[in-house]
Amino acid sequence: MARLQGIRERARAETTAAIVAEARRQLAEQGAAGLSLRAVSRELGVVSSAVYRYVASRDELLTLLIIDAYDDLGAAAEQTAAASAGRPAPERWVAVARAVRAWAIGHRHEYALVYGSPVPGYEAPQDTVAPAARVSLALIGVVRDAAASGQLHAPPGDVPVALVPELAALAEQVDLDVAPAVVVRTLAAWTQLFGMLSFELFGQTKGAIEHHAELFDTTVATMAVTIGLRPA
Amino acid sequence: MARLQGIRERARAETTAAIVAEARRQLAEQGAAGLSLRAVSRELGVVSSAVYRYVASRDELLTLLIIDAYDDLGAAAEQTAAASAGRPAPERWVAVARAVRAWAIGHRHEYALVYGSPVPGYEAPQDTVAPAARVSLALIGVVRDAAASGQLHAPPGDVPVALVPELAALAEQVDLDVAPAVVVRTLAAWTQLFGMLSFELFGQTKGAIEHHAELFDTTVATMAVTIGLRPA
DNA sequence: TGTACATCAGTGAACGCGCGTTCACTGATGTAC
DNA sequence: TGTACATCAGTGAACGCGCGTTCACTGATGTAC
Repeated sequence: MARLQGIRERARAETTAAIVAEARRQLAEQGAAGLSLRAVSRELGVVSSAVYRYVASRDELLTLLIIDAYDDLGAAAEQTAAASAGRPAPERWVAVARAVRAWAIGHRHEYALVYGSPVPGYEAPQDTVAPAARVSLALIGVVRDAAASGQLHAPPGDVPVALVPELAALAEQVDLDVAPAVVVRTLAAWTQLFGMLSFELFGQTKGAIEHHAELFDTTVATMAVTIGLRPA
Repeated sequence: MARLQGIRERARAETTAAIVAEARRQLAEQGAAGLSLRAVSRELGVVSSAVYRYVASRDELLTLLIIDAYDDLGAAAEQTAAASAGRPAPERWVAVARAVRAWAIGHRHEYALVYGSPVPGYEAPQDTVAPAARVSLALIGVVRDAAASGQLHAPPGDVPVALVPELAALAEQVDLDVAPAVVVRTLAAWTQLFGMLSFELFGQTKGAIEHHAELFDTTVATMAVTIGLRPA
């Protein structure tokens, strides 16, 4: 009964996992555009229509991959943040940023899938929102901890009044109790981080920059200063 | 003779232009993935093979569009830089950044084409390099002018030694005679700018940020300060 | 415990779609004498 | 200036490809009595 049902359910879960795993492999190899249900089924040694027992459509499979990617990246960032707890704030910021970069470089196509141009005709469902937020929350956590331990020194900021309510709402939403100027700078650092990675990974710096790692480190350290992170 | 040859040549140029124009229209509507030679020929009221008289392949058409996009954006940035010549450096920086944003918003798919995830299987040829550099050079020009007019105050910077030669080479390449720390920060501002735009245009800030324009302006102004731009 | 029945994973064929690219051709347009 | 020839734009048919998705089916596996 429960056990036997369990068997079927487990088989089902395993097959679904195999499908997603194969899809991820193809994504990693050829990018999102090259991902097809037929190719997945082919590789799994199964007729193409069989896949539809497990996945409603190509878009649903894409969604699963997107969630996977966000979760994977989010976990990496969270781990680094946790592992560096207690260390000086700027150091932690750099560490988490590095973890993000390491993940991005190791998962170029996954990175492109979630941070590149949107897949045409695909609308990301709500299920992706929470996983997507994980990296950002890990970064924000570093700022929050810094504020709590006196390692945050708000810069002399003049934020336009029009922005203040929105920034306050945003800060509250992520449980961050800092000056609006710090919120702006954290946002700036956030976009900065991913801007660098996109340029590096999408080839925009080709021919111009060689030592990406070093440049990344310095830039990210500068951003920490700009946010106002300073060791106690 | 020359005139008559000219007639044929002109017809040729016009048809080619019509093809590119129609391709651009389709790009703007559905993005790069939705661009097909067949659709272009259909819209032009011509049999699909006819297009091959003017364009060698789909990839070549893509290249033309990429060059067009870079040139269009580059021209917008250059114009703004030129129009603001003589004004205070931070103001100019913001003005050019705004021009870039305005272009990006008005040309979302073109933006995605050149700054989004690379088109799989497509390798950008050398012809795109120079047009691609135009925006960057316009931004750098503002920094150069600032340096020349005493509006650049290099921040107390500690750039890793390993980076110095590369930064020096890079600066020389774009005829920028400033401290390594300024180069780093200019690069940072550059990636920052496009990072913000990508996040805004690719929907990464959906639900989190409403007042994009205001946030953009403040952030970009902050970046100007970080670079070291200050009115004389 | 053994059997009749229900569930469900996987099959195979098909529909309808659109794409990039090639090739031999026709007929108009420009060219050279 | 008028005519024979060359150039070249556009045609139409075809090749070969792969895709997403549907549907009626078979046969194995689990389930309830």
